[in-house]
Amino acid sequence: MNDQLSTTFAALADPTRRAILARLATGEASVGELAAPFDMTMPAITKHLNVLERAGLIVRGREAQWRPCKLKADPLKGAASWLDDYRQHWEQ
Amino acid sequence: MNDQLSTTFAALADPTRRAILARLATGEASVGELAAPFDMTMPAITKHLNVLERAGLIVRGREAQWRPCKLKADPLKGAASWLDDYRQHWEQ
DNA sequence: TTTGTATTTTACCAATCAGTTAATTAAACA
DNA sequence: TGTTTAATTAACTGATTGGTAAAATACAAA
Repeated sequence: MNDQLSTTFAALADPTRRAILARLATGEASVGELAAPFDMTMPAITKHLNVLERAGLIVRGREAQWRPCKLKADPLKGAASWLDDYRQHWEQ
Repeated sequence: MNDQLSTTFAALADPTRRAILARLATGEASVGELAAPFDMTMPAITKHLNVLERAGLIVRGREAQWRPCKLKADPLKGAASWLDDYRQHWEQ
């Protein structure tokens, strides 16, 4: 499992990571802001962000002691287009 | 990770399983036929089929000593619609 | 220069994953 | 009845995952 599509789908296969992406769709956020809604320690969030970063779904900047995260939706394009090949099958 | 969307994405996060789905998109196939293209033992394929079945992406029948597999694309609908919410983001 | 705030790194853990070989089940056939 | 073919189950392995607590790093501010 080292191909782009597998990495993308694997990154999306976790509700915490999908929630993080949903939050980032509304704009940049710091790690602390991203962590706030979850009953989870900061290191756990950092790990999720690492997964998203490796999948190319976010980029991390630096601003003083904050590391603002930004959505990079490009890899989702490949996932959506793979799924699209099956559209006829779920539309009967 | 017990929600439908996570289970669906996790099932898709493996190239062997995606290839199996692609093959099934062309019609039913037995486990042996599905296994043929891969350098992998039958039990490994059975396990992949179990993952796909638990995700609701295939159904298994019975015909003599064969267990024909059939694509059930419905869960892909949810995945596609989740991704659709991000379309604007990858289209700049 | 100390203190506080934000985040990551390290080291650990239990659970799951993707694969194997060997044994088992199920049905067809001679 | 056996024997063959198709597939699954069982038991095992090494790697990865998702979480933790505690220590380390990086910068700001007093």
